[in-house]
Amino acid sequence: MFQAATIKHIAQALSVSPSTVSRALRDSHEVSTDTKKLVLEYAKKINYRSNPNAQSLKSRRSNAIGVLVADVANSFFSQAINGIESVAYDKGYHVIITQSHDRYDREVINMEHLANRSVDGLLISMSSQTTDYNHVTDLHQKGLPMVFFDRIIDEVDTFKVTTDNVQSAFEATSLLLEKGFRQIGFLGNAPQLSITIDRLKGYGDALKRYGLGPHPDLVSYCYEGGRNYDEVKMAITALFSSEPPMDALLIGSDQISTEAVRVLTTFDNPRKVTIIGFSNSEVIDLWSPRISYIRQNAVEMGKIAAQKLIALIESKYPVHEFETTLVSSELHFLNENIKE
Amino acid sequence: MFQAATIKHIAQALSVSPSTVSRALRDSHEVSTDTKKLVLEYAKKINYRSNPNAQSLKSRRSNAIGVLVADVANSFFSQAINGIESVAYDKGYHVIITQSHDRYDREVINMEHLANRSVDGLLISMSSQTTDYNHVTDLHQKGLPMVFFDRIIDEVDTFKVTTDNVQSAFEATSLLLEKGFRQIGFLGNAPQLSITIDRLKGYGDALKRYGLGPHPDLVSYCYEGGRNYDEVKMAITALFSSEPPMDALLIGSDQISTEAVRVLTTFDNPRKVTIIGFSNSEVIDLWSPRISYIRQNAVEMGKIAAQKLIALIESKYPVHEFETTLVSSELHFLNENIKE
DNA sequence: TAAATCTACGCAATCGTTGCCGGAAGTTGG
DNA sequence: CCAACTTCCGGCAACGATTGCGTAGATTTA
Repeated sequence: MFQAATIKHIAQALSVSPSTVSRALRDSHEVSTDTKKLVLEYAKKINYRSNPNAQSLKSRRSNAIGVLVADVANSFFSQAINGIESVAYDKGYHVIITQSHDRYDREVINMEHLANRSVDGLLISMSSQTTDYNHVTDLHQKGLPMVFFDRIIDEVDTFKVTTDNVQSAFEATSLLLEKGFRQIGFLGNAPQLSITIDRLKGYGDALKRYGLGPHPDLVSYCYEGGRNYDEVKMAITALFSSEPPMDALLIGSDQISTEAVRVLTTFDNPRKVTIIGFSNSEVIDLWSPRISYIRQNAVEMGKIAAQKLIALIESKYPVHEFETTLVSSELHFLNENIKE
Repeated sequence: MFQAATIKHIAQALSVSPSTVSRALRDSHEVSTDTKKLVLEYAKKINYRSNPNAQSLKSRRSNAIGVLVADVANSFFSQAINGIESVAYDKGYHVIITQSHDRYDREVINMEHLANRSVDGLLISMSSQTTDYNHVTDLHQKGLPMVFFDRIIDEVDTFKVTTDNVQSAFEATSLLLEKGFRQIGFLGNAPQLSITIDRLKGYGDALKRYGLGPHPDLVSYCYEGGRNYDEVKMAITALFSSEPPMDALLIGSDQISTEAVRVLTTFDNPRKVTIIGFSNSEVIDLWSPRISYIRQNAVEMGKIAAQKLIALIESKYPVHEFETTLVSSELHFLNENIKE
C-alpha cells in the first residue's frame, strides 16, 4: 500500500517539530498564525489525513459506532440504518452494522465482537429470540454507552427510542371497532419483545373501551418473528378457524405482515378479514391482497437514536437522566378492505 | 470507559516482559511451552483482547473492508451485504457500509472517507450517476485493493463479480420470442452502467437470432435508476404508446421493475404487456400485477466478491491475473402473464 | 574442559499522534 | 532595570502491540 503522509513528514518538510504540526492542525492557540498557515497549506498540498488508528490509540476512542439489528434486508431496519448513517456521518463516526438474524447466539457474538474496544457505543435492537440479557447488562455495567431502538428492554437504564406502539395499536384497533368489527385478532412477534407487549397493550386498551376483552383464541404469537413461514401459516390458520369467527386482524410485526399476506394468497376461499399490519415495506401498495398498515418513522428513529448515542459518548460527565423517545407512526387505512 | 486488559497487565502479573507475552500469544517458538501455557491461561482468565488499533498502527492494516453500494434498502444490495458479511466475519474483518444513493458526489466522498487508511480494501458497486472514474482509478493506482461487483467498470483492472447479464437477458428475451412476442421493449438503468450495457446486448442478441433488431422506440433508459417515479412513468408511458405497439418488456433494473409495476397500477385501462424484470424483491410474488422476473444470486455474489477482496488484501505478492466471475441467475416466468 | 550451539527471554525501537514540561525569546509593569 | 508574564515552540514520553537484536544460562560438541 502507498505510504500515506504523516505529521512527521510535514514536520520535516517545514523544519518544525511534530508537536507543532499537531497543534497547528488542531488550531491550538499555542501556535503562531504564520506557522499555522504554513502547516495547513502544506498539509492540504500533500493531502494529509490524520491516521485514525493512531488517534484512537491515543484517545482510546475509535470513532465508530456499532449497530445490532435483526436483518438489514428488513425494510424497517434498512430505513433506520439510513437515519443512523446520516447522523453518524455528519458527526464523523463510522457505522459498523451487524445482524443477529433474530438469533440469540449471533447477538451475543456480535456484541462481544463489537465491544472489544472497536466501537465507542452501540445501537441495539434486540433479537426476537433473546430472553436473557446478561450479555447486554454486563457490557453496560462496564461502561459501554448504548442506546436501544425499536425493540427496547427494561433491564438497562439508558436512552431508548421506539415507536409509540401502545398508541399506534390503540388507534388501529379503535378504528376497526368504529368500523364495526368486534372479533378482532392480534398476531404478534415473540411475546417478550417490547414491541409485542406494547402493541398488545394498545390493542387491549382499545377493546376495553368497548367493553371487550382480548379473546384468548384471537391472540397469537410468532416466536420466530415471521422468519418461519410455516409458523406464520399455522398461527394464521388457527386464528381464521377460531370461534366466534375473526373478522379483523392486527399484526404487530413487519415481517409477519408480509408472511401473513403470503399465507392469505394460498387460501382457496379467502375469508374476508380486514387486516392492519405494522409494515415499513416500500412496496406494500403493490401487494395483493392489499392490507391496511401502520408505517413507523424508521429514518427518524435511527437519527434520534444515533444522536442520543453520540451525545452519550461525547458527554464529559456521567449521564443519569435518561428518557425514552416515542416516535409517531402513520396509519394507512384502506376503505376497500372493509367487508360489505 | 472501563480499562481493558493489555499485554502489559499480563506481563506484570506473571513477572515476564511484554515481549514474551506477545510472542506467547502469537504462539512463537521462542517461548517455552510452560510460559505459553501460563500466559494463555491468564489471558483467558482476565478476558484479554488485543487492541485492534495498536495492531493496525503497527501492521498498517485495519482489518476492515469498505462496501460502496447505492442503497442498503435495495433488496439486491442487502442480500449481497449478507453474503459479504458472512465471509468477512469468518475471516476476521469488519464491514463498513456506505451508500451513494446513486449520486456521484456521495460516491466520491464515501470513497475518500473509506480510503483514508481506515479500510484495507473496497467492494464497489458503481452509482448509476457516475460517468467519471478518476476517484476510483486514482485510489487503485495508489495500491488500494478493490473488487467490483454487480455494476462493474472496465477502467480498473482487478477482480470483478457480476451476474451473467448478457446470458440472462438473452434467455429472457429468447423466451418471449418463443412465446410469440415480437415487439419487445427494453427499459434499462443509466446507459453507461455495465448491467445496462450487458443486458441490452443479451436482448439485442436474442432479437438478432430472430432476424429482428432493437427498435429505437422500444429501448429506453432511466438515468436515475428508478429513484425518480416520474422518470419511470414517462419512460413507460412512452414505451406503451410506441408504434408498432409493444407487446412485451424486459426491464433491466431492480428498482425500475418495482416502479414500473407501480406505474402500471395507475393506468386506467392497462395494456396487456408481458413484463420480465430483473428483481431481487423478497415479496415480488405478492405484487399485483404479478410480473415474471430474473432473480440474481446476490448472496453468492457478495460472498465471492468478499473472498476475492480478502485474497487480494492478504496476498504476499502483487496480483496481475484477474478474472471476472459470472454468477448465474434464475428466470421465473409466469405463464399467466401471457396474453391470450 | 573449553568452545560452539541452542533456548528462552528482555531491551528498545517502531507505528502516528498528542499531552505535558520546559525554555528561549519578546513584552509588560513597578 | 529587573522581575514577572506571555508567546511560541521543541523534546520527551506514552497509547498497545510487535519485532530485530542481544545475551545469560543451559546444553551439546569436539
